[in-house]
Amino acid sequence: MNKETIQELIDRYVTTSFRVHKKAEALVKGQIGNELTNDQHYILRYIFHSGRCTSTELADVFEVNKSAITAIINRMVDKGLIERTRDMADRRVIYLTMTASGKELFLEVQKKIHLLVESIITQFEETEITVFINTYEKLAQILDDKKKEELGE
Amino acid sequence: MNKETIQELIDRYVTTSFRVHKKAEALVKGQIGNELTNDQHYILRYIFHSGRCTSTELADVFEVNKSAITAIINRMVDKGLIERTRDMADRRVIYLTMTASGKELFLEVQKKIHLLVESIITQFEETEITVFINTYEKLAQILDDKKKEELGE
DNA sequence: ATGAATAGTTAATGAGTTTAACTAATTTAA
DNA sequence: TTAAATTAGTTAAACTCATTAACTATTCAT
Repeated sequence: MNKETIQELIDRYVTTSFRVHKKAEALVKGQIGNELTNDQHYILRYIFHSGRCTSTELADVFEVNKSAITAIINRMVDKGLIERTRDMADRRVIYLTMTASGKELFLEVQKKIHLLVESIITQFEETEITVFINTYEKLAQILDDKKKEELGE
Repeated sequence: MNKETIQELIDRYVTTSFRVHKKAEALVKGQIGNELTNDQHYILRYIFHSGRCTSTELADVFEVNKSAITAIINRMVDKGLIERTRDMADRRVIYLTMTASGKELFLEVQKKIHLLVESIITQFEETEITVFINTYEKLAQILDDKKKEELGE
């Protein structure tokens, strides 16, 4: 790739990822904003898929300090969405799980988000969206590696 | 597209966009975190490309209320990065422009971010990244339309 | 058994957000 | 042409999320 092409691609990427992210988060918020913040939704989503998790794990996935997670989880425990349970084998560890009402709320919210995303991705040809997501996943993997490499230095 | 394919694509998209965004923002922050927040960087970037702008315009682009912009701009004016100047024709309007030191800082930061993004996108074939960004831009346009359509209702 | 490492919390501080009420200026329409 | 509505921006209070640094409690390692 020549230098100008690269510069142009960088600018288009930075501009577009900003545009997409802002609009997408705003649309999601429009769907779920009264019940959950976007971060809280992603935390429920993570726990839903993993069954249970720890603060350290969330801090790692969300790229923030553990104390930021403590604060978010406190709010969600106060709202009755999440429960903390100590590991009996290693008493330093606290598992986070969804309560029944947490799961119920998540499923509601999930439905709304799926409808939203569906109304968008069905505007593409299946091939185009598949190719897009494949590259997107490759990008996610490269960023993961980049992060690891940075820590290694 | 059949229902299962759609469901799978939605899940992959939601998961991947979350992963990419978190990692990317963390990497950018690692480059510029001591000088600017990510939002402040994007505001400088926007003004750099537009020459000057207003709070209302930024609120629209950033998908937040005008008072959120006021707060950010106040901090940046305090840091000497941005200046406010009243429009003489319509005295309600206040233009936001970069100071010399704002521009200097932006260019520094811009350089770091370009190196970062370059190190990532050069790991793809030119065709793949071009196709990807084309679809990404199409997605941005669809989200814009979606937003307008929502306001129209 | 003690010193280091790990998991999580607390407290202080700062950035960004929303809502609602406000000022000031401009546009509109009766 | 003036009164009402709209537009641009700010202020204040309250909330969420973030960071750093210091802390508790537990487990691991030698």
